[in-house]
Amino acid sequence: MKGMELAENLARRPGRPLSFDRAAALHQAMLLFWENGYETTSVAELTKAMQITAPSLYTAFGDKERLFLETVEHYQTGTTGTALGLIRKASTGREAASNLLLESAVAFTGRDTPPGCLLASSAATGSAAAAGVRAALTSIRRQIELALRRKTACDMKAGRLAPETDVAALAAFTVATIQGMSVAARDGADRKKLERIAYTALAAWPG
Amino acid sequence: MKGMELAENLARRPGRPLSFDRAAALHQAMLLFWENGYETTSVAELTKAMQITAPSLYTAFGDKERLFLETVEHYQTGTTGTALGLIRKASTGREAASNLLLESAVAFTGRDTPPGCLLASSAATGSAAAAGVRAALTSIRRQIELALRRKTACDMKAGRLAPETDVAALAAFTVATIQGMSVAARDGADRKKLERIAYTALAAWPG
DNA sequence: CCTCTTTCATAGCACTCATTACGAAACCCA
DNA sequence: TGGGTTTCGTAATGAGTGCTATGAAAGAGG
Repeated sequence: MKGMELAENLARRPGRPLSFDRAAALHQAMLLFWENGYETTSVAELTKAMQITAPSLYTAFGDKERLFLETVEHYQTGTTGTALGLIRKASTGREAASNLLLESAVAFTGRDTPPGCLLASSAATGSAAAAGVRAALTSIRRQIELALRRKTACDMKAGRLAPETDVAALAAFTVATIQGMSVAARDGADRKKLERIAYTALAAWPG
Repeated sequence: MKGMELAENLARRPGRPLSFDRAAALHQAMLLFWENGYETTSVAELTKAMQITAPSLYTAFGDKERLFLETVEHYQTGTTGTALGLIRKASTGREAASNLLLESAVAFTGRDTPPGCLLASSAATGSAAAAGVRAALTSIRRQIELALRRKTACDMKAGRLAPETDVAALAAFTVATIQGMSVAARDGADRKKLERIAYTALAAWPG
């Protein structure tokens, strides 16, 4: 929600209004970061894809880092719904994992988007200058893992899961497999292959 | 083996010999690529870590791309032994997967190396200029997956595995989980956590 | 209309990028 | 001790990096 502050402040204020569709430009930026990664996407490439000039980018989005972080938010509120939402909606940890895995298989092989997961691939490594961006992505991954672990821990407390079950490992394993599915997608795996990976992973879940 | 050609040609030829330890410099380059990624590691950083000047780097290793590809070879012939070797040594697909998963947990949390897997993280995304490097890494991942699939297919032919088993999915799943373990390691997971992920993944294997 | 505020496009900032001339220095072989 | 060959350190190349100063233009309110 933080990135929206800039967008809100930009709307309805005196002076010349933005001459371009801010949301559309943000979407184009997301696609480019998704495809090429954070540090390895230049501002010149961004302005070309967004069809705006560099000063416009800076007045509308702050700088490259803030633009990226806002694309991450845009990504998380995308069509498939947020990962946390999928977990919340599920009634059991296993169902949450199933939703996450199968939705990932779909999202990572979208027709109108690059392959894989923006959160997984756009800043896997990088220079010290991009440490903040990497930390932000790590934080998101941790949130998802934590939510899944809590959901699964509820199952154990409710007696739906054997007490010796390693719920933390199940959550970490599921998130890890999803990250790996992103790599597979970037390596050319199609939706069917990702779904078979997802179903295989689900076999590790008790119940 | 291809990168060795340059190294072989460099040895025992007329003129002034190299004044530095080529293998040691290569190792330092590997550590830096491992930590920061291919495109996001500059030649200046490389020369500093390798303790050589830029012209020395270029005469000894060709250019940045060939240096990286040679570090990848060096990585694959590292202390843990190659992934393909682990698969070959195993007597069943499940044992191969177990070896891969558990060795990865160790290798991704080494004391003297950056976290995660060089093959997984150093070029997850990037500009078009680095497409060749990404393709090389993709090829390696495919080789490992293929070897694991073949090993597992043998189990099925030998009757050790139910005929309806999806061996391709098992192999793809296992490689994907390993890639995800690399992400987890970079997110700060310790060896114990990776091992618990590995054991959980193993539960998806029949037998 | 005028004023105020903001965005616009042009152009350029200082800096870093990968890569390489250049001449001096070091080694092998004769 | 020479010639031949190569690497050495210094310094620089052109291109690209993220980012911004500048003045003109566009809107809103009076």
